[in-house]
Amino acid sequence: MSTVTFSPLYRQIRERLVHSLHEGEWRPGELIPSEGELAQRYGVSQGTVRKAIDALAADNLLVRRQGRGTFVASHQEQLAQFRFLRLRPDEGDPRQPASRFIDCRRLRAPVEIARALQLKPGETVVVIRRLLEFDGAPTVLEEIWLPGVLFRGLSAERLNAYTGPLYGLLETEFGVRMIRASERVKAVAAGADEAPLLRVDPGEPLLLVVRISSTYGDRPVEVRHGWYLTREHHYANELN
Amino acid sequence: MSTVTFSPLYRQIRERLVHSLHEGEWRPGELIPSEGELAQRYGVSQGTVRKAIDALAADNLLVRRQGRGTFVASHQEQLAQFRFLRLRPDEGDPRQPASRFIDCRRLRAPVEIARALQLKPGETVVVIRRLLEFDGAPTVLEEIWLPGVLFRGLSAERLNAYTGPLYGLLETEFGVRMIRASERVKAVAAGADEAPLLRVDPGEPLLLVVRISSTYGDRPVEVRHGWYLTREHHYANELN
DNA sequence: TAGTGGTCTAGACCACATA
DNA sequence: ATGTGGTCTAGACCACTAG
Repeated sequence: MSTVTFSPLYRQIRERLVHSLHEGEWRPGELIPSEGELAQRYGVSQGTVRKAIDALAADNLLVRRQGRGTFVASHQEQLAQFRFLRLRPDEGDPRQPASRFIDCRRLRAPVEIARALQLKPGETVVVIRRLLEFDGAPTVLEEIWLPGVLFRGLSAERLNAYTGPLYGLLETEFGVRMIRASERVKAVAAGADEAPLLRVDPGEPLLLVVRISSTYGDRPVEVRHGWYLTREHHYANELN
Repeated sequence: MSTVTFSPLYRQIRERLVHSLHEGEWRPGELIPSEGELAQRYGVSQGTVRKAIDALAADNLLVRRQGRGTFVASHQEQLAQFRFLRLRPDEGDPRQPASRFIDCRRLRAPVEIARALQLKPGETVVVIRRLLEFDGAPTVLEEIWLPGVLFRGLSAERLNAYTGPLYGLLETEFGVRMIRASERVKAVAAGADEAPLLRVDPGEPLLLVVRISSTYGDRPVEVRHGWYLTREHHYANELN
């Protein structure tokens, strides 16, 4: 008759760990307690804690390092720099792009943005526009929409003062950590806005990448529109 | 001094299982022996077999079904139909595309194709061209390159006689199973070849998707060029 | 040398599917 | 009722890191 929702112990432990991460008990880059300690704390065996941590490591919430311990994943790490940016050069090794901020404004959310961010219509959002350049060549134009409430002090000065990945800044300065994203990719013709910034003629084919990023609990906290120039780059994807 | 390459037991078991899959001891869709039987056969504990199977299930080589057993993954399943085709409608639920074959020829591999398929220059390849249509609207044009040696009897008649996914045919009729692929996506303008087939004007922005698929042992066995019309569809991707 | 995660085992019991 | 995978435990030992 009724559907019993059976939840194994290790999943409950996983949820409690996610909760602690969400609360900030252990912050990005920090060491979490050893498996043995956590087992005691939750009153389960080490193997059960292990399985919970395995799941979180597979989801890139935690990082295991043999002999050292288990750490909270961070966008400041060099490793995960290219986890979200899938653009790669057609030839040669991936390079770190330079980020040039164009502007940063606060305004009332347009309807589609409000819907994607689960905000009430008219709530304040921050819009950042920036260019990513590879070897001085502008290659990606991005328009980044964030809920105003979560990023109060965010400004152009703040962005320019900061070196390193944007998600690192959002994580360190505002305590919002992106853990998942879904992207929709389309081919479009460069419009009057994009063309000059990317130094191409209007009509040039571009990838339009719409990303929605979420933090703990699948709460969407970023909408990003990216126009990718793919003359010498491509969007890389692995299918497993 | 010397770097010892330590390989845990469960990984060795995994390799032996992959070997059996490769050999065809268990074929796609079939049930493999129970964990207990395999443990006996390899002289290890059930837990070790379990960990090996877990890894293969994570890689989509095997499929676990509680209470029933563990099965060899197959491209004939309805489940994995959209595992490789990432195109989704902007609105509404994904639909099964209709496949219309344009032609199927055998010729000597062009250099880039030969390199990608690790063939000697001049070896025979099969080229299939087809259109995928959603609700009668041509949306994807594909050019599929396969090593001639592996697909001897493949012909236009054979393709037209078959209903179901192409990878299902290749798996069932030729014993070649695709297990992994990497894709490179670019934005391009429709050319004189593509435009009429997709019923768009030359210059229309299209996604160009270049896929290289591999079978067991990371042996590349397919190069596929796809031109995706993304006016009402998008290429979907999840970032974790 | 001590502490951490990584591997492996053996056994008990649970959830699920099928006959 | 039986057999399968799924969970959980307890304990031993190995590999890696750092002081």
